[in-house]
Amino acid sequence: MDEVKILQAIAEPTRLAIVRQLASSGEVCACDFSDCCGVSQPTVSHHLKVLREAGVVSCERRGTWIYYRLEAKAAARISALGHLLAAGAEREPKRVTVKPALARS
Amino acid sequence: MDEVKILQAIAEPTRLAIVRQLASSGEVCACDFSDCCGVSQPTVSHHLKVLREAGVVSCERRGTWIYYRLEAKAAARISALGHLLAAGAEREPKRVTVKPALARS
DNA sequence: TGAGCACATTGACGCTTGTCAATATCGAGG
DNA sequence: CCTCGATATTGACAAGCGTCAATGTGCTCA
Repeated sequence: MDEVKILQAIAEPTRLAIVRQLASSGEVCACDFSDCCGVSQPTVSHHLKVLREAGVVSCERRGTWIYYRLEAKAAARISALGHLLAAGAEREPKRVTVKPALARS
Repeated sequence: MDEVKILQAIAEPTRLAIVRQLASSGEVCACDFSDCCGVSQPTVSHHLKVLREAGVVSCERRGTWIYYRLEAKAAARISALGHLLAAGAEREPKRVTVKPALARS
């Protein structure tokens, strides 16, 4: 829900790797993350929990395995923020702020 | 430069507020952040440093004041990541991973 | 040169975070 | 029921982070 929470969730090397793999595969079994990330199984599980609670990923149990995928809503949030920043970076400065203020004294 | 560094820089309430204000104003004097963020001046200065070192913002001195603006390159990175995630979230699962593996034994 | 403002740096504090070993839970299959 | 493999949880630890008071630096103007 919170935008900062989503960003915090993504702003970590292991978790970003997880999210990237999800983006490219669409769906990934939890057991396949341990290999790609170079951390222990409990650590992967911990990171997946953080991503889940931030609403970045969702999971579905199929037998013994649990499959993760990206949550569209969170992806849309990041995308929107990206647009906002990119637009703001190109903007011609308002230049209102040449400090005409202080004019009081 | 580093993508994670950029995300880490943005993934904090005060710094996200700073970045948002920059996106909407195009250019902001450092002294105008203390008001909007509800933290002390040294704290604002610290956050601006983090954003600077992550390449998210750049600054230019004009007399006594220092003006900050968004760095287009970092904004483009976030935007691209947003696209990537949004595309990955819509993707139809590859379903390659129905665990045909393990087929070894 | 000296006063005053804008901004940065330092040092210290409590809190959060990433990590792993150990252990628990949960489904499937015998 | 019992065992086994896949995930999750717990507990503990070091390291990093956000915050502020105090102090330093750099600029302007008189």
